Amino acid sequence: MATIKDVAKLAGVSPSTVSRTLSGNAPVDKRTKERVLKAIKALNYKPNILAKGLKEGRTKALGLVLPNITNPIFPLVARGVEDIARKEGYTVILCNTDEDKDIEIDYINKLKNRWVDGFIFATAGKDAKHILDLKEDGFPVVLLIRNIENKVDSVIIDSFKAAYRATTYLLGLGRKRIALVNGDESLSLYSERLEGYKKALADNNISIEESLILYEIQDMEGAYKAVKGLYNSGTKPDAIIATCDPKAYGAARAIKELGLSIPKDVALMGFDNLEMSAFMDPPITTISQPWYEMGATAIRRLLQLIEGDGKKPKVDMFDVDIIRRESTKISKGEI
Amino acid sequence: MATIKDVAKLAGVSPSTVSRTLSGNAPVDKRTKERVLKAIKALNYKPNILAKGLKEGRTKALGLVLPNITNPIFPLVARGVEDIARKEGYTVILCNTDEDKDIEIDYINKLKNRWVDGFIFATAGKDAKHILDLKEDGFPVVLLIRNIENKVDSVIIDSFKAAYRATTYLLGLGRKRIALVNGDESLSLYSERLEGYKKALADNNISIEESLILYEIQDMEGAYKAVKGLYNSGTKPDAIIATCDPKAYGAARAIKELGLSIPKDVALMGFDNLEMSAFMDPPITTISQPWYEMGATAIRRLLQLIEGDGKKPKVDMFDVDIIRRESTKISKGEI
DNA sequence: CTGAAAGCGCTTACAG
DNA sequence: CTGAAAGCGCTTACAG
Repeated sequence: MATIKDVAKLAGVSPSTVSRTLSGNAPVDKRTKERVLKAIKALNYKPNILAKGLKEGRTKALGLVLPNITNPIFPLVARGVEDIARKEGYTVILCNTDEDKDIEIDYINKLKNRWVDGFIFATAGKDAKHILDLKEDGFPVVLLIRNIENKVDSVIIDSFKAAYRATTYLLGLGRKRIALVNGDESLSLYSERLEGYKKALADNNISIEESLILYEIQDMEGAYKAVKGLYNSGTKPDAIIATCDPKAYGAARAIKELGLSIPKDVALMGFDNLEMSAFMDPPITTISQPWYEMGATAIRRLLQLIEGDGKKPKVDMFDVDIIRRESTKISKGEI
Repeated sequence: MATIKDVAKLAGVSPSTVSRTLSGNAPVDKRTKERVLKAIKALNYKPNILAKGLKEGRTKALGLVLPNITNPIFPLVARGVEDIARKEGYTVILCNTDEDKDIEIDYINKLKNRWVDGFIFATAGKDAKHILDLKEDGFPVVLLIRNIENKVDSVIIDSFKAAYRATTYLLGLGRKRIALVNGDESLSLYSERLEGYKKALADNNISIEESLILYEIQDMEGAYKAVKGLYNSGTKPDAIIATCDPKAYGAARAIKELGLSIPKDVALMGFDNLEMSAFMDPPITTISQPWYEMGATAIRRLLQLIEGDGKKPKVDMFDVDIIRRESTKISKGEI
C-alpha cells in the first residue's frame, strides 16, 4: 500500500505537506493542496492508522466489555454504542467475558496496550478493583449497568426501585404470593432486585416466604425447570416476577405445561421489554429498560471523558417503565 | 506508561534485549532474562501494540462485518468468532452495516488502514465488487452466509436446499397451500430460499400461487402484519414457512389472533432454531443452522489465510436439520 | 549472548 | 506556505 512518502514524491512535495493537507492543522497553498489530493487519489492512499496512533497517542477505538453478546439485552447496548461510535469516527472492540473476572482482566491488559482510548464496561460483577485501577491509570471508563460507589461515570437504572415497583404493581393487582425468579446475586443488579422485592413486600406487611424465591436462575431453560420444580414441591404462587424476559418465557412454558393459565392462575412479568415479549401468548408485562439509549449515553459520556472533560464522575440514572400486557391482566378486564 | 526504554534502563540492558526476552525470537542469557522480567514486573510494562504492529505489519485484530447485531442470529455468529479470536490472541472489531453498501465500504476503508489483519463478512448483499477488490488488495477475507462464485473463502449453508427441504417436508405432511414469508430478495439467501421453495412445489406438481408468497418481510412485526393481511385478503394457506424464526413468531401471533389453531388449521415453521422457538406455544418446527459453529469455522479459516495458507478459496458448506416440533404436528399425533 | 543503528509511517515543532 | 529533522515505541538485521 502507498505511504505518505509515495504521495509526496508523486505530488512533488514533502511528506509534511501531505500530512498537513490531510489534517488541516496548518495552512497549505491551494494549488499545492490540489496536487496532493490528486496524488492521494491516484495512489488510493490511506494513512496508516497505527503510525498515526503511535504519534498522536490515541487510536479512536474503544473497548466494549460485556458478559455475553448472545444475551439479548447486549446486542441492543452494543448497537447503541456502535451507532454513535461510527458517527464519531470511533471503532468498537467487542469483548465477551462471561462475567469471568480473569477474562475481564485479560481483556483490560490487552486493550490497555494502546489499543483503545477508553472502555465501556457493561458487566456487573461485585469485584471492581481492576476497574478502579484502570481509571486510576488514567483510562477513560464508563460503566453501564453497574455503579461503583459513584467513583466511576455510570449509566444505570435503579434495580432496587425497578423491582420494588414491579412487586408493588402486582400487589396492587391483588396478588399476594409473589415468586421471584432471580439471577446470580454476586451481580449487583440481581442482589438489588432481590432487595427491592423484599422491601416492597415488607412495606405492604407481607411476610417473605423463602420458598417463593428462586436463586441463581440463569436463563430460559433454567427458569423453566425452576418454576416446574417450584410447583412440583407444592408451592403455588399467584404471581411470578422473572428478572429478565427470557426467564419469563421459560416460566410461561412451565406454567402452561402444568395446565395453569396466565394470568388467571398466576400473573407473570419480566424485565427488559424485549420485542419478543409482545408476541408471546399471552403478551408479557415487563419492566422496560432503554438499553439502546443507555448504550448511546454511555459512549457519549466516554467520548467526553476522552476529550478531557474529566471533572467529577457522573451517574446517569434512567427511568424504567412498566409495560402492562395481558400476562398480568386482572379479572375485571383491566390491565 | 512505561516504555521498553524504561525497562531497559532499570534492568541495565539495551531495549533490544528487552524485546528479545519478551519475544523469545533470539537467545538471552538466563540471568539477564531474570533481571529484565523483574524490571518489567516492577514497572508493570506493557508493550505498545501500535508500535509493535507498525513494525511487524500486523495487528492481531480483525473486522467482523455484519448487518445488525440485534438480529438474533448475529450474536451467535459473533460469539463463535470472538471465542476463537480470544483464544488465538486476536481482537474483534464489531461493524454493523444494516446491509447498507456505503456503510460497508466506509468500514472497509477505515479498517484497511492497518487496523486489521483480515475481515469476516456476514452480510449478504448481492453487490460484491468491494469485497472482491479487498481480496484483490491482498487482505484475507472470509464470507459467512454468502458465496461469491467460489472466488472467496466462505462458510455457508445451502439456502436453496434448506428451503427445498422445508417445503418438501410440509408437502409430505399433506399440506398443499404453503405460504412463504420471505425476506429482502436483494440478499442472496432470500432469493435462494424462494427458488428452493418454488422448485419443491414444481417437483411435486403443485402450481405456484403468487398470493401465497409474501415478499420483503423484515421482522416479527412485519410478518405479523403481512400474515394478517394475507388472511384478510381471503387467502388461506394450510402451512406457512417463515424464513427466520422471529418472522415465525410474528406469524404465530397473527394466526392466533385470527382465531386459528397451529398446527391444526395451519402448520408453521421457521428458520434458525433460536432457543426461543422451543419455548413458544406451540413449540415451533424450524430449520437449524449452526450459527455459532459457522462463526468459529469462519475465523479459523481466516486465521489460516492470515498465516499465509492462501491457496484456492474453499467453500465450507454446513448441513441444516429440520427440528420437528408441535407447530407442524399432524393429526395422528406424529410429529 | 548483547548493543547500536536503522526503520516501520506518521506528525509537529523548528527554521526559513 | 514549505521542508528537513526528530521522535512516537517497537523489532530485527548487523556487527561483535
